[in-house]
Amino acid sequence: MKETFYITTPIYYPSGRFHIGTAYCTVLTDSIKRYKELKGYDCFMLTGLDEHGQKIQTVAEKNGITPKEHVDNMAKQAKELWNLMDIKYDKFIRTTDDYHIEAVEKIVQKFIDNGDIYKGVYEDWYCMPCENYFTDTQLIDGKCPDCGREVKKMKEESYFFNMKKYQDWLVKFYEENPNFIEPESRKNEIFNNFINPGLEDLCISRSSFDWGIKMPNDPKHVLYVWLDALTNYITALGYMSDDDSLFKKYWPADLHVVGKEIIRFHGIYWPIFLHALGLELPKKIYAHSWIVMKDGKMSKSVGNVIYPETLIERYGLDATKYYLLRLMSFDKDSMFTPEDFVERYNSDLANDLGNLLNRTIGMMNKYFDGIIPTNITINTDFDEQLEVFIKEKINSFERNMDTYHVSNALIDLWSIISRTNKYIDETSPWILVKEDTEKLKSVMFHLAETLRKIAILLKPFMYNTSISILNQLNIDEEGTWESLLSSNIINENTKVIEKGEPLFVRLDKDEEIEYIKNKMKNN
RNA sequence: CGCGGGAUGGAGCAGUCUGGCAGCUCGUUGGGCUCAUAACCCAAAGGUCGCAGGUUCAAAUCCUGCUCCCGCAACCA
Repeated sequence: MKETFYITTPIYYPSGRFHIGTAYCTVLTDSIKRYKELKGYDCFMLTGLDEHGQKIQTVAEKNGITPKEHVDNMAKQAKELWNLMDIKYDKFIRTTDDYHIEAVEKIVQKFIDNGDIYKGVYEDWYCMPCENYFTDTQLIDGKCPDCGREVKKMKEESYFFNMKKYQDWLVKFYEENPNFIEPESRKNEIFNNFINPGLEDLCISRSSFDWGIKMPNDPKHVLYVWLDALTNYITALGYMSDDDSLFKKYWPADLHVVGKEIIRFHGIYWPIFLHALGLELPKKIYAHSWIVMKDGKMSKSVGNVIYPETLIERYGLDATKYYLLRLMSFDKDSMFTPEDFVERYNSDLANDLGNLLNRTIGMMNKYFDGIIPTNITINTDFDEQLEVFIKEKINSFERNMDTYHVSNALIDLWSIISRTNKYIDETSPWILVKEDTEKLKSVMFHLAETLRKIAILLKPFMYNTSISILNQLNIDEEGTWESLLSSNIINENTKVIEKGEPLFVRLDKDEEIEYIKNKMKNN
């Protein structure tokens, strides 16, 4: 039986249009899943929406529709976007789904039965226009940190989850699992700010709005965000339902990919909820950082927001995905600029990768009527060095992917592409054609073979490009990790396409930078 | 003294955990090649690795202090 790999995105909060950061998070998750599939795992990827809460209710009212109508629209938008981006999710959960609501009610009941939940009073500074509570420390000069207006001390009867009870257990858990959260800095952050000073109990209900799951036996309260949202990772698999076969098969999750802004909830409340339910904990939580702009955070008023559709429509899905995955560092915010996007497109995709395929196809046709030589009689030093280099880089690629350093893995992959371009220059096939046909055969075989490997390595990130490379070479390839390590996959008399089709057409730099900038301003 | 992070050639980054010649991409300059998408390959210029001290045979990396920038600060995801 295959080993399983369960990976999740956060459930996104659909209060507005999905931006490039959301797209990045989903693409990252999807790529890791596809990599694991390549390695032969039985994978399950979950994504979805967190559809309850006051903000949804407010936005819906503003648009003159019901909250349900609003989230239906947003769910449709999300699915369209993931479809456009060819995201291979296995399940799309909505927290308004019946099975989720039922399971959450049971979970809450279980907590109540366990004595984990009690009724208390939530009191803090409240900003009326923002409809939001703030703590003392959040206030700026005693005013609302969001809008700068006056805040009032407000009280609300609420239910609380007894986090304090689990403090010691949580600390011990982290001692035993120091790599539970990555990057480490994020763990330090929640320890220093929340765990070490002592956990406070979590307010889990509100009575000031009603768009949410009702508290059992006290329906004027609705569950507030986290208990509803975090549990999606298990309710999606059928936990607490009649059919929990998926849950039995895939839980515990191997990886929760989340944004750094919600690591606190995944690093503290989620483990405690699971522990309180007597369930196993996920293996790892990876908190990715943010895409930022030259002038700081993305913001509509500054006019620096970029949406994934803008890039995909004009430059294609694979280019967009490559850019995002290559751009983002493992643990730091990374900066999006139109200049960087266009330069990377031209140099990495058009010049290095696209041109490598194109020149190979060209030579194959010119020198061997398009037939990839397979009866190789010699292996030169150049051939040998290339092989060794590629083997090393594949190892490094694997190490990076296994630790979810996707950007670094792409750097490894591109170093193979560069090295192969260099290999063409050092072997000079245009001279060999006049002097040494046997060596030429070896070179052309190595080029086809290397491109085959490149195509397999690209598959998790740039599926269409991967397929296009194999199609143009006319190589029949199932694209598994095993075939990557083999070197006798190419059949005799394989004939490549007669006229290569550019994978990526070079962009006019100034024109495209201008185009992207305009799109950003006019969003 | 709230917390975490960052500061590395013109730009963007890796390297810091585990000390050992400062590396990558882009850009610039010069050269090569002609299979290819005016692409590719080679070479050069360019950095006292934020500042000041300390440990060490040896510090971008470890320790101390400081400066500037970013983010977080428990109920807005």
